Amino acid sequence: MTAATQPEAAGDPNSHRARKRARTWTAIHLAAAEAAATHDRLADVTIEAVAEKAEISPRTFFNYFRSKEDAVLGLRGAVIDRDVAAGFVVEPGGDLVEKVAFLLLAVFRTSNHRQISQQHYVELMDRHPELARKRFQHVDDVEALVTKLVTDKLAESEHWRATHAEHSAEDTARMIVTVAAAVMRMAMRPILAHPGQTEADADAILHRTFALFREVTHS
Amino acid sequence: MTAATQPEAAGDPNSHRARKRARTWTAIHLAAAEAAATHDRLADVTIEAVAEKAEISPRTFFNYFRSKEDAVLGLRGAVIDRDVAAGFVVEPGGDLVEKVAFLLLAVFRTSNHRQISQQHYVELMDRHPELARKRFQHVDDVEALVTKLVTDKLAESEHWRATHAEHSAEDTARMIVTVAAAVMRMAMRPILAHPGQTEADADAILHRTFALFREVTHS
DNA sequence: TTACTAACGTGCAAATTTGCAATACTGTAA
DNA sequence: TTACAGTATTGCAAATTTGCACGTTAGTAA
Repeated sequence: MTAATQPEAAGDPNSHRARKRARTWTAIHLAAAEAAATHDRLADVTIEAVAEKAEISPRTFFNYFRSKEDAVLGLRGAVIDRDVAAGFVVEPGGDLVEKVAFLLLAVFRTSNHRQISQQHYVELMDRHPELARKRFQHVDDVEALVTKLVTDKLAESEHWRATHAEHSAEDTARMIVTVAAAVMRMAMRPILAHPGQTEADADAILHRTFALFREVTHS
Repeated sequence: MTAATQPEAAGDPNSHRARKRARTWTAIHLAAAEAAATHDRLADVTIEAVAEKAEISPRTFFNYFRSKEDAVLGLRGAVIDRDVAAGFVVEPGGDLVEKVAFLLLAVFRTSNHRQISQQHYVELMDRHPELARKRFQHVDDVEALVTKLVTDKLAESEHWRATHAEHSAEDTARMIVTVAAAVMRMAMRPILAHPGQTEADADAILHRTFALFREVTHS
C-alpha cells in the first residue's frame, strides 16, 4: 500500500466528511510540493513544517501519507478502476505480457492524484532523486494488486486453462506481471523525462520499449 | 547499497583491524538472529538490546548494518567477485538474459554472509515476513551493480556492437538485467522454500523458472 | 431531536535512523 | 619510540514513523 492508513476510504464521496478529507489531503500535498520546490535538500523540508502549513498536526500527516515523498508526489493507495478491470480479458491471440503492461500503466496513472502541473512535477523529481525512487517503489504496490487481478482472470479463463495445464494460475500471473512491470519500469524513465506529454506519447514509448524487450528475449 | 556505512571496507583483510571488524560484524549478526528467533514480533527486538548483546553502542550498530533486518539476515554490501565478473562474456549464441540471471544469482549468493544454518534462516523468514521483504529489496542493489557490469561488457563486445546498432549499450543492459532480475526474483520463492538445498538444486529451479518465462513471453 | 456508532484528529511515548563532532585506536614511517 | 594519518566508536540531537488512547465530530437510525 502506498497510501497511509488513509482514514477508511469513505463511503459516500460527496459527504461533508469526504470533501473535507479531500481538502485536507490536497492541502498537505500542496504544502509539501511547495516546500520541496523551495528547498535544496528534501531533508530540510520537515513534516512539522508541512503539517503546520496545512494546518494539521504532525500526527495527522501520517494519517494521510506514508512519507514526505508520497505527500510531495501526491501518491495515494493504488486501486484498480472498475472499468479498467472489466476491460482486461484473457483471450486467444495478443501478447498477454504487453496487455498487462498497459494495465499496469493505467492503474499507475489513476493512483496519482497530484494537483501540480506535470512540468512542476518533473522538475521536483529532477531536483530530488528520492522522489523518483519513491515513484518507482510505488510500482511494487501496483504490482501486487494487478497480480491478484490477473490470477483471477486466468483462473476463470476457459481458453487459458485448456492450453496451460502445467503451471498454476498464480505462478503464471506472477511471472507475467513481474515481467510486464519490469518493462513498464524501464519505459517510465523516458516517459517521465519529457514534460509536456500526452497519454498517447506515453503509450508510444511503452510500445517502443516492448520492441527492445522482444529483441532482447526472442534471441 | 545494502550494507551500511560499513567502516571503509578495509584494505588488508588479514589485519588486526579487519579481523576485529569481522568479529564485531558476526557478533551483531548472531545477536540479532537469536533475538529474532526468540521473539514473536520483530518489532519487539530493539536495536538497543541487540547492540547490548553484541557489546557495542546502538550508534555503532548502524555503522555495520542499515537496519535490524539486514543484521538478522547477515546482508552486506553487494560486490561482484573478480572471477565471476571475468567469467561473464558476451558472445554469439546462448541466451544473454539467462546468463545474466545466473550472474545475478551468483552475486546474490556472495553478498550474503550469514553465520546461521539455512534451516534456521528459512525459519526466521517464515516467522517474520519483513525479513523476506528485505531480502527481495536486496536484489535491487545487486541489480544496479550488475547493470553496470553488463553495460561495460556490451560496450566492449565487437560481436554485440556489430549486431545491435539501434539501442545504446546502457539501455540494452538495463533491459536485460531488469528482465533477468524479474525471473530471478520469481525463482527465489521456491529456492528459499526448501531448506536443505544445494546450489545445483537452486540452479535447476532457476532453469525451470526460465521455462515458464519463455512460455509466457514467446507466445 | 436524540442517541448511537464509526471515523477522525490529536497528544504522547518509544523506536528507528542520520548527521555531526569528539574521542580513541591502529598501522606506519620517521 | 614518537608522531601522524586514517579509521572506528561513541554520544548527542533532530527527524521520521508507529502504536495506543482519548476526545470530537459526522452520519444514521429510532
